[in-house]
Order: sequence, then structure tokens, then C-alpha cells
Amino acid sequence: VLFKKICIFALMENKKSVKNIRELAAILNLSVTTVSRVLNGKADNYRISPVTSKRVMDTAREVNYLPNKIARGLKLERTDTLGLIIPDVANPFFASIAKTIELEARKNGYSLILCDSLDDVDAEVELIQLLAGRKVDGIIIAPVGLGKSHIVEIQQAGIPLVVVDRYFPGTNIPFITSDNYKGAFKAVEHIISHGHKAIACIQGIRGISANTERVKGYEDALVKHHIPVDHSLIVGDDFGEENGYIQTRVLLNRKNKPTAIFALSNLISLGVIRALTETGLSIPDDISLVSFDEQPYSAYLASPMTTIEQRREEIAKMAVNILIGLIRKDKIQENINIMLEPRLIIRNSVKSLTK
Amino acid sequence: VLFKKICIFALMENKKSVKNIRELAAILNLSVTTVSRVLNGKADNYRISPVTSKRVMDTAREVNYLPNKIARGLKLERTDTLGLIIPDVANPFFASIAKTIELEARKNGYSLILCDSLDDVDAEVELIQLLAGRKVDGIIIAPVGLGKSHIVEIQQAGIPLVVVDRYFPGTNIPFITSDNYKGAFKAVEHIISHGHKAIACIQGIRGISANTERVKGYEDALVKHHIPVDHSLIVGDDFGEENGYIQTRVLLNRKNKPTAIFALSNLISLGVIRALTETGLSIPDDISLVSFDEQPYSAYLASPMTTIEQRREEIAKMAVNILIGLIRKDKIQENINIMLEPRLIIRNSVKSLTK
DNA sequence: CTGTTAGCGCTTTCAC
DNA sequence: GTGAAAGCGCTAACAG
Repeated sequence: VLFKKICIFALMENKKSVKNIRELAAILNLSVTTVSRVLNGKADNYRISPVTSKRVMDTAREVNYLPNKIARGLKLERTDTLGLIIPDVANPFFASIAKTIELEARKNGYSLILCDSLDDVDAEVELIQLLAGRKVDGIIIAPVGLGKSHIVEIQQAGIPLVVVDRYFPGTNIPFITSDNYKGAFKAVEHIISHGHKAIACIQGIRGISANTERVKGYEDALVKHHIPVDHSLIVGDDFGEENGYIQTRVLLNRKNKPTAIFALSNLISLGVIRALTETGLSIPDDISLVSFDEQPYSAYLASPMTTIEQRREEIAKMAVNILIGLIRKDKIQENINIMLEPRLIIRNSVKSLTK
Repeated sequence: VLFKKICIFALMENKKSVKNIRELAAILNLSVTTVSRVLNGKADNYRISPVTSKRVMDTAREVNYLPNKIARGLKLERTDTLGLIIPDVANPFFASIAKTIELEARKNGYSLILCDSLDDVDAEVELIQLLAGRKVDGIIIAPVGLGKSHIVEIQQAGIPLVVVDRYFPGTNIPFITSDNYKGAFKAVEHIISHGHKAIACIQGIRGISANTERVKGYEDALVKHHIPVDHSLIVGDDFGEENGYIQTRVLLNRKNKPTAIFALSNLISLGVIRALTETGLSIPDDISLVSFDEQPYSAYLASPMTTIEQRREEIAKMAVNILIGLIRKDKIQENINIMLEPRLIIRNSVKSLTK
């Protein structure tokens, strides 16, 4: 009782700041229980009179009461927060995935903690711990892809998790990625159909699924069209621009230069273009190019670039919805593996050698 | 005592999961206080024996104990979390800012809650409330820029806040942006120096500081060089690609076409290029172009584009460090307003009309 | 050098 | 219809 009085006095001095539900209850002359119930839309369940209910809502708004989500989280063991781990937020591919994930998460009442792993496994391990400590309700991760034990562990620890962009064969970790194999296959078939035989492939990080599958698609397309696979034409080891640049320079120094380059990421193709520009070579006249990852600028490059467009928005949305499903149903896994077939966007970066 | 026993039994069944500090203390046969102190590096302060200390640390690691940050946050009234509100995460300019902010925040022990406002003021208001409810320690916001009351309010509510990219004249909200005026001025002087007089300006959202300053820089550069400002050449109202496209189409239909276009964002210039490409016009032969925002692809466009490069990384890092300063010192504002002068990167998108 | 305990703001069980 | 009180996991004031 005394306490209530104190609260009321406190209120009079500082109208616009009720810092917790107790103070609010004090002004209303109600118990915290009742206030909490109304605020959580459970008025009906407890047959709280509509008039009380309205009074609570109105006052809450009036005094600008903001429920403390941290306290709520502690009690409910649920933070309404998702963690997102991405290898490089500045990469437009991941940036747009992050955007859609945030929007979709928010639509469902979740906030997003963003983490950039810099494509470094150690950082990734740390970040997963961090998110676990922060009690996120679930994690979406575009993993570096080398090493998966930390991911399996966190899944077994009971934290719902879905992997995007890359995946781990032989585990039951839910994933949703592009069908990288088919994408690469289509791209290379397209190049082959223009009469090319010496097609180089500049790859990204070796050993991760997305890369492996793309290379496999590349090889199989060659094989299907009876072109022997020349392993010396498969070069590189990183998805960054620098790798594209360096490998192109190296390729151009070969005795028998390739007539076409298949770049396994948007950044790689930018590096390819830089190397070509520097050496005065032009696309597609001197060398042809097809790249993974459509970008807003792809059409406006010196020569509009033929690309493979991943369905980023779908990947992101599905990831969120599947994750939320896992959270709500309290199921950790149910063999979810989705591969979305990418689209080949044909422009003008492949020269026809047949005519 | 009984309780401790129970905990120990619980432990034996499930070795690898101590869910709270009490359980951990129980196995160690220590009080939670001692354990907490050791875990928080305060062993020395309380002269806890090194052997105890070591035992605590070792056991904690062994049983895989992860402190619950939520509980900690509730107690400490500090979440070690920053909020970031950005108008469009998919925009590479903001994506790279977000990346640097996340990295810098993490380096300082903070996690980042990412929010995309879609350049919508209502969403922005909501997001600020959301972050306040989540008890973030501070907020970095690249505001839509229309309306500032919600931002002033949150600042007065005592939540440390810093604004990036745009700012609000006439308030004491700390901000850090590019010197948009100087950037635009430089760009337009560059165009003028090539003999252009009919220079169009395709602007972004009117009324926000970044846009206003850029337009002012544009105008002043003209004035300085005795070129009358033709207001019908200042067009557009959005930073997006579509606006660039539409306005260019309109400009091209004028009786007296401009000889150069100054685009106030990277997305706008992409729209300009699309319109030009469609109508068979080329840069810089038919029309010249300079754009705000350097991008990784700027150099590789059909004609390498002259751009104004904002110092994104510096902006992001300063934002984080200033914010953390405000948080730690418990100061809300101290008249921080920083403007970083952008750099003009000259390439080949402006034709010389003088020779 | 170590421990007991109150309490951060919230929800919910149980009681009336 | 409403309320008292326990307790989520943690830290720190106070007490030895």
C-alpha cells in the first residue's frame, strides 16, 4: 500500500515515464497480474471486465508504457529474436538475403541479430556461441562451409537452425540453397552451345558445397558434350574479387588461352573484368564470360553480362518460415532440404564461335 | 544441501549441459557468488584463491556452461546490444556501412540488432519503439529524414543515439555524414570544367539533409561559374533506380536536352544508364554522367563512371565509437557533428566539350 | 577468501 | 473478476 503511494508520487513528478508494470499497476490501482493479462490480450481468458481492460490499455498508452522485452524473455525463455550469420554482409548477394530475412522475421514478430563471419570458421564458431548465450530462438546461417561440427552441436543443443546458400551433405541439418549444380550446368551448356571448348572455371572456396556443386555442373556439362575436362582450367580458391583478378591474369598467360571464363561468383567476375580491362581485352570479342549471381548492374557493364540468377528472395523467405516452423513446433529437424533452381539470364557476354 | 545433491544427480545423467550458474556452483561446491565473480574476472578484487579460480574456469568450460545474457541484461540494465536502423540494407552503400558497424560493434563487445525501415517514416517510428523495448544500449540510425520528433524523443528518453548519413539541422542530435555539399560541388565543378552548361540533376528524396545539401552544392557550383540555375533541370524525388530511369526518359524528351547528368545516388545512376541504353545513347559521347556513391562495379561499366566516393568505413567506425562513448560516459549528447569530405573519382563518363 | 540473499521486470500458478 | 507470490538466471550489497 505504501509502495503504491510512493509510485503514484513518483508518477506525478514525471508524467511520461512508467518504467515497469508495477508502477503502471499502481496508478491503475490494479494488481500487476491483471495488467499483465490485459496487456497480453488475455483479458477474455480471465473474464476481466471490458471497462477495466480499456482503462488499462488507455493508461498504458497515455503514460507511454513500454514492456521490457528482456524481463519477458527471461521469464518466458523466449526472446523473439533470431540470429543471422552471414559470411559477408557487404556482398550484395548476402545483403539482399539479409534484408529479406529481416523483413520476414519482423513480420512474424522476431528481431534479428546480424553477424558477419568474414568467411572465417573460427569467427563462425564464436558467433554461434554468442547467439546461444543471447538466447536467440533460432539461427539462420550461411556457413563458411568448412567444418560443420559446431553447427551440428548447436542443433543438438536444441536450438532450431536452418542453413542457407550452402549445406552439409550427410547431416540432417535443414537447408535451403540454390541448385548450384543445375545452375552451373545450364551456364556451361550455354557457353558450349556457342562453340566454345576451352572454358575456364574460376572457383570459390574449395570444399564447400556450393562450390563443389558448381564445379561438378561445369564438368558434367563438358562431359555431356564430349569435351574433355581439363583440370588446369579449373582455378582459384575464393569468392572474392581479388581471386577473379589474379586467376584471370594467370589464365591469360597460358600458352593456350581459354576462349571463355565461367566465374563462380559476382565478385569473381568483377575481378575477371578488371584483369581483362587492364590488359586491353574486351568481352565478348576477345574472351567470353558467364557469371554466377545476377546483380543490378549486370546489364550495364561494358558488355551486358550473362548471369545465373539465384532466387534470393525465395531462399530468404523460406529460411525464415521454416525456422519459425521449427521454433513453434519445437521440432529441431525433419529432413528439410530444398534446392531452388536458378535462372540463366542471357545477355551479351558470350561470343559465338560457330558462325 | 539437498538441492545441491539434486543438481549433482541431474548432472550425472546429462554431462554436457549446465543450464545456469547455480548448477555450476553446485558441482563446484561453491556459492554462486564466487562462481559469478570468477566468471566475470573479478577474482582478484575479492582475493579468490587462484586454485579456486582455476577450478571454476576449468569446470565451466568442461561442462559447457554458457552464461545467460538475458538474465545478465535484466540485472545489469545493460544488454550489450546496439540497434541499427537503415533505410535499405540491400543498397550496397548501406550494406557496407552495416557490415562495418557490426564488426566494430562486436569488437567492442556489442551485438547488433538490424532493422530495415524501407525508407518509411512510420516503420522507423515503430522500429525505434521496438529497439527501446528490447533495451538496446544505443541506437545508430540512418534516418529516413522526414520528421525527427521520434528521434528527438528517444534521445530525451535517455537512449544514446547517433545519426549517420543524414542529419537534422537545428537539433543537438549527434551525427556523422559525408560533406554532401562539398561532394556535389566538386562533382559539378568537374563537369563544368569540361565545358558543360546544361547540367541536369536527378535528386533523391526532397527535404532530407543529404539531398538538400547535394542540390545546394550543385547550384552553388553553377553560380560560382556564372551559369544560371535552371530549376527545370533539377528533377526526381527518390534515391531508387526507377526514379533515375524515369527522370532520364523525361529529360531526353525536352526540347533542349542537357549535355550532362548529375545523379545523386548509385541507384539513380543505374536508372540513368538503363534509360540511356534503351534509347541507344552512350556515355559520354551523347551525354555525360557523374554519380554519387562509388561502387565496386563503377569502373567496369560500359563507360567507367566518374563518382563521388563517400568514406563509408570511416563513417561507420566513427558512429560506433561515438555511440559507445556516449553509452559509457552516460552522456546523451555533446554536440557531435562530423562531416567527412568525400572524394571525387575521375574516370571516363564526362565528355570534354571544349576541345 | 567465501556465502546469503534481495531484486532486476515479467508471467503464471494457485487461491479467493 | 482479481490478486499474492514464486521464480526465470544473474549480480552485488552486505555479512562474515
